[in-house]
Amino acid sequence: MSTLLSIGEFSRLTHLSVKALRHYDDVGLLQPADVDASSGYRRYAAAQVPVAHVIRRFRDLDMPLDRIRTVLEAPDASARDEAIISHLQHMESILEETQATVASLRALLQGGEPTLPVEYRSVTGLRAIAIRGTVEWDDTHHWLVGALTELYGALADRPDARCGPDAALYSPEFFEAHTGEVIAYVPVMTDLPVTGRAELVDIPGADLAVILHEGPFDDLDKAYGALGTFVAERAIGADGPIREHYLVSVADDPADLRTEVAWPVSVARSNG
Amino acid sequence: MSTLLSIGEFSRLTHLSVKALRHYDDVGLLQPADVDASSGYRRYAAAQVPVAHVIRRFRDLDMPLDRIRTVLEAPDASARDEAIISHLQHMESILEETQATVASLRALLQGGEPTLPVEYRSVTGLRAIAIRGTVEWDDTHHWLVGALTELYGALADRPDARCGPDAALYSPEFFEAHTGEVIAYVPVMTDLPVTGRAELVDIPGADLAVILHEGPFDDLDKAYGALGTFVAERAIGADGPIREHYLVSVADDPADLRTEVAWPVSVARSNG
DNA sequence: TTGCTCCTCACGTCACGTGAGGTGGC
DNA sequence: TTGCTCCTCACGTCACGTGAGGTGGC
Repeated sequence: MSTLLSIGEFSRLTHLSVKALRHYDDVGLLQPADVDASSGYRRYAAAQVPVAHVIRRFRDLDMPLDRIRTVLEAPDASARDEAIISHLQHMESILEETQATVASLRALLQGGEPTLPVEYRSVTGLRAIAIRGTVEWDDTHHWLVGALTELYGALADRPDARCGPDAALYSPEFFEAHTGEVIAYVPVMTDLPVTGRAELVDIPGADLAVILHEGPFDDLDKAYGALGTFVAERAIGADGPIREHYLVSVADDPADLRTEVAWPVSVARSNG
Repeated sequence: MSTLLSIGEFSRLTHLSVKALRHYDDVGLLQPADVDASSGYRRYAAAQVPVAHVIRRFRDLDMPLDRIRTVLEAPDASARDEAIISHLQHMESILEETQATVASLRALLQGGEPTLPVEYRSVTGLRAIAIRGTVEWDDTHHWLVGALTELYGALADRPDARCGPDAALYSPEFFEAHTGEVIAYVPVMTDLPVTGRAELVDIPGADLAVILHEGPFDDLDKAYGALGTFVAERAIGADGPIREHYLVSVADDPADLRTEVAWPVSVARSNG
């Protein structure tokens, strides 16, 4: 003999709007305990109030409805907790990024940031162990950490094989469509046995214009702006992917990162 | 003789997608320095790169495009700074709310929270100074602080006139549509001169079921759930707005708040 | 000349909000 | 019986993303 509540009453008890409640019914996130067959009136059980409260908090945290449903449908408490903890960690990283963005914005608006120096560099072809993939913009850091970690596995037996810093190639589509091919690689002196996603590749030689960026990746656009403007003003741009060299591991504290951005250019050899 | 960049180049220098850049052109947020009359090709000036970087950061902070345009079009630096600072303060309050929500979610999921006691109370009609308005859900706290502050002004000359805590009435539509009538009021012993939005009103007497909520307003839904369930189970609900009594000023630290939620009920007088 | 870049519609996405127009319950 | 609550479409919003189908520049 559970107490049934109209949608309006349930709205007042849960602080969810009537429109939101109907939407949650439509998508199967929170279905009323009973629906009158003839009138279509929704009737909610008083016992559904706590679930609604949880949904409201997840929405306040911007969790998508699909993921909330997954969390609520988790078969056991541990699976549910895992999903929740994973989202909370996500939120915490968002908070950190927000604070970094605010600081970066202030710096930009105050102006007076020195222009970073650009260096020309000719690099020869390289042999490397690599993982390639089609990567979504917002997922890049996560993907990169995963790919490089997997490559470290192939290097575990041969620590001396490495002959350069972690690096990656980024296709034009990656920047222009915010999804595109990325190749994470570690240069090696000699071929190694590889498993999983790893493969052996040749990284072609190139003439590059290079700039060094220190700090978090969110600010990398500053380096790209300075470097790309430099290249465009001199009309020396050449085809080919943009390279990034991670002089400090991408898994380190963002504030400590040191990243080279390398832009393919065509320059007379005599200038190099 | 400024350097002009194609939309693809500009995308790589700014880390904004081509689709986003076209959208910003369409809505007039960031228009290319030049558009080819015959082909429609967009050409961006290298000097537009810093503006694009600023836009990207504001978008990372979820600032709406309209507001970004307002900020960028601000006639003088001080107006611009004011708009920026106001948004940064908004962001900071969002951060605080997020952390509070995470804590509240954890508490909800761990369960075991004691049910708050419900008290019956019969109140007589009151005279009050009040401000009424149609309020949007997300704007409620801001509106309430503003309205009560304005009412304090009318009380400034007659500090003894007050005869009860700050309070407000909330219409059903306010909960169900997340926008609706709210009346903020302060009970007074005698009529006072009022100006601006303030007016003198009669708050009718009523039989109420009352619950005390301690802590931030984001958690008020817990009190509403407990109180509304109590009322529904006994089928004693009556028409009329829901009242909140602010025993601690709404402008205080959220953690210190003490708020009574009062639900209109119909009970035999003999039960009171 | 090829193909790569760029173009403009038109429609989709997500989580609802906004009416319109109509029926049911106390 | 009134009017208040609830119902279901259908479409709008915001900031783009996703193709389709087609043209222009090196």
